[in-house]
Amino acid sequence: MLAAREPVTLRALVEGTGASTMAVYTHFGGMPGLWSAVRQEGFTRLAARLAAVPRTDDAVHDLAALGVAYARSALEHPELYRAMFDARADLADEAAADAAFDRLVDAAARAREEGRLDPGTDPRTLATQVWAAGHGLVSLVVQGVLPAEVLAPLATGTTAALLTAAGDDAGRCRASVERAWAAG
Amino acid sequence: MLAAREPVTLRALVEGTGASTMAVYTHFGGMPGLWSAVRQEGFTRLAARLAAVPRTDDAVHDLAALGVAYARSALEHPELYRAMFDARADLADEAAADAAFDRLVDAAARAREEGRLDPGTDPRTLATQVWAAGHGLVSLVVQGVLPAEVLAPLATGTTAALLTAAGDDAGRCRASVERAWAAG
DNA sequence: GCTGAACCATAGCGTTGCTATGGCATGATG
DNA sequence: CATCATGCCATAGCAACGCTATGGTTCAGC
Repeated sequence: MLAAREPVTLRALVEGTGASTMAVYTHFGGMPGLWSAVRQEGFTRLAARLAAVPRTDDAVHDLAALGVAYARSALEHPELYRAMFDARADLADEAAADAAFDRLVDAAARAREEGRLDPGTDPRTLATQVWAAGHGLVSLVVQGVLPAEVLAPLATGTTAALLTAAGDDAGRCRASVERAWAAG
Repeated sequence: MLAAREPVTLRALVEGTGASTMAVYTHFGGMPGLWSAVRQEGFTRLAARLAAVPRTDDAVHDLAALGVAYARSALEHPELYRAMFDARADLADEAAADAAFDRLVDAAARAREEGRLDPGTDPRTLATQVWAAGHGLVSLVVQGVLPAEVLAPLATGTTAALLTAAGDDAGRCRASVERAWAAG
């Protein structure tokens, strides 16, 4: 189900780089600091990736496109994604993670303003639901529990279901979401 | 965001038990074998917990009740849940995990047979979507990213959205799902 | 040219998972 | 009853781990 990986050791990392183990301590503050830096880099890249998703006049499509970018980013660097959600180190600065999440909230808010969603819809709640569902799917795929082929259809269906439940028209919603996955 | 935990060491485990480190090797085959046994135990308990959820004449309610049992099981033993989806060890026997998942598939299939869902609905696909979304929510809660209070409302909404998208009546679906969460 | 700070290579400490070895039970066999 | 074989565990020790102490090197500023 899950494959065991050889551990990342400090000595193995510096081997061949010409540097000694001490450099890791002066620059990152030991192994926990290195893990924090890796996680930070992961969230920074993710935020940059989501920030590059253009805003169109179809906010539902944009919300799905953010999900596509999220999934692509995770599948291109599975180890980085695993490290981002590994609890071996703290995350010093949550600004990058918050920035990434705010993109989702913004898309949900715009979808509501466009009249696609019920006026009573809370953008943060909807964004959290989309994120959690996408995170679950991506995690299972990255861990090898689910095959990668099922990600797109399952994510499409779940995203469309959540947005339709939030008030969007079923057919129009599905079209927007599928267009995002086809473009990504 | 995520809290660093002190590592589980072999010597610390046997300390105070009167046993030596050697017993771990004769019984479990070292540290990887111990992790595998822990994961196995986790999935076995989860399967037993889901098997104890009674089948009623409302399969949609049963599907949601399985999700409630899943979440309760994870939140009562967060470390065990983390270990179950930690990739540090292989899972020798997937029978328990499959049995747990089959309960979800069974509930989805019964909901379709009851006429609650579209005839074209694939029970496995729906079960996978529900599982992945629930796993994402539970994982984020267990890791401390999301507060525990939001689990029930978010899970309720996501489950109802998926089942409604699969063809169930929105109001009736929501009532069944909320009843499951209220009972759990 | 001198000084001070920043940086890193080396050596070593305590701890980790793991293995080799020997002692101690228990049970079958003659 | 004596003997041997087998399974199990405590002890000791090994290689490797993360980490720290220390001393050497480099380079800017006066």
